[in-house]
Amino acid sequence: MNSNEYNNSNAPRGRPRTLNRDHVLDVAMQAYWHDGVDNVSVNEICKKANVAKPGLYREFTNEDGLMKAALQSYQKKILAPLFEALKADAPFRETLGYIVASITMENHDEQAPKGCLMAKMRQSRSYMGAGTQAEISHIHEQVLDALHDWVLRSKTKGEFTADLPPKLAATYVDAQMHCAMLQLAQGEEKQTVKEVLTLSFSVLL
Amino acid sequence: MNSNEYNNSNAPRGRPRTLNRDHVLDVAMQAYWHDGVDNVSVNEICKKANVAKPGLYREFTNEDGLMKAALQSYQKKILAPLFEALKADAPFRETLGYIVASITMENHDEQAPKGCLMAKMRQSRSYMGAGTQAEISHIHEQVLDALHDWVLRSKTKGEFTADLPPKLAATYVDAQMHCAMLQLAQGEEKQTVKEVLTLSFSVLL
DNA sequence: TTAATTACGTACCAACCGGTATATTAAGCA
DNA sequence: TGCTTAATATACCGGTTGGTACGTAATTAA
Repeated sequence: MNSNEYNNSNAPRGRPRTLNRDHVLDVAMQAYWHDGVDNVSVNEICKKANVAKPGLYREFTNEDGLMKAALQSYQKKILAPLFEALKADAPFRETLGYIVASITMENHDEQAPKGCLMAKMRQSRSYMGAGTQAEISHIHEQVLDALHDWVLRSKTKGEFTADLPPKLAATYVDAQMHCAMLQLAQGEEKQTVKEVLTLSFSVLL
Repeated sequence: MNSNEYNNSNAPRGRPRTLNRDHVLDVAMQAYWHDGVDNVSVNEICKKANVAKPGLYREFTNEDGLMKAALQSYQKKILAPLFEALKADAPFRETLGYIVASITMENHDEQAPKGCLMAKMRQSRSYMGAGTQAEISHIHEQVLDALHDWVLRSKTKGEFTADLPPKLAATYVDAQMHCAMLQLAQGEEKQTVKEVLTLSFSVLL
């Protein structure tokens, strides 16, 4: 029996939907990431995703909803490895090295957009919708918390020896990562960004 | 004799202009600085400066010309003290302290926009007109050159002792300044920015 | 078969964008 | 007093924006 040919009572009533939410989110995320949030319109996303505008608005309510969903999608698909690395109990220097490497994209595919969508959105968050702003703040707090935990654990393990308040250390690493990703987005050379980032991290060692 | 009541041969022929170029530039610079370049339209600048659109276009050719001129105005009025400080032969640590203080606006008036127009423009330069892009690159090069010279002079004076290539040191300071100004523009606390910036500069001492 | 329900896409909306055609106004020159 | 020159402001241009009204298509339930 083909499960598509009959319905077990909980089938939806009206016309079945054809809009592929994940596809739209993927297109939106890539567009925002590659072209910059300010330079992508809902119209363009509709064209690229090959969906009609009212369908997109039915799914995401408005532009703010679409942006927020795209950012959440970015966190799940792109930012996840960073959180994993911070949670893993690798040696402090090793994790620090992983951060530098992953930001300067030594292991990323070359066709991925430069920089980081989250960093770009953070930079212009005050001009975005309320939902997107809240999501940006939420993710940022998660990053800061993860960094803080990581520093604390490294300190108890005796791997973090610098005489710094853990909160400042977390803020510092966050700022340097953010800075590096913006430099990359801006077109700076990977090698230069790596040197600057490594130098800035040297105060932690 | 009132010099406004007659003309000494080199007087202009047609209707005398009433458009105040400096006033328009001042309004444009403040608007771009305060609201972000992407969030200010030519129409808005016209309203704020109380000039008609064709007059503005006659003076600045197009939006790109206005932006470029506003950025040049910013350099003259706001960025000049930084260049002066780098040219002056104050002790290295003193100049470094001045940079931190001026970025975190310890001596600026509180009503000035947060962050730095040049930093904001640099961050989104790829989406601006050709003239503005060129001007951004030009000013950026001037900053890097001034930093490079400063580092070289400090090294010969024996005040800069860190084992770093001067070019990397200049790039590093530029990156950290840029980063700090973006953080401020983004709404970060002055105190936090100052701590991060001071920490990042500690590798130079 | 018919009614109810739901998603679909065309075609539209007002507002705003960067930019300009044009008639008018204000000056010097003869 | 015209005539020329040039700066002015109104009113408009085509295009794009975020967002939607509405007629139609596709499904389930009766």
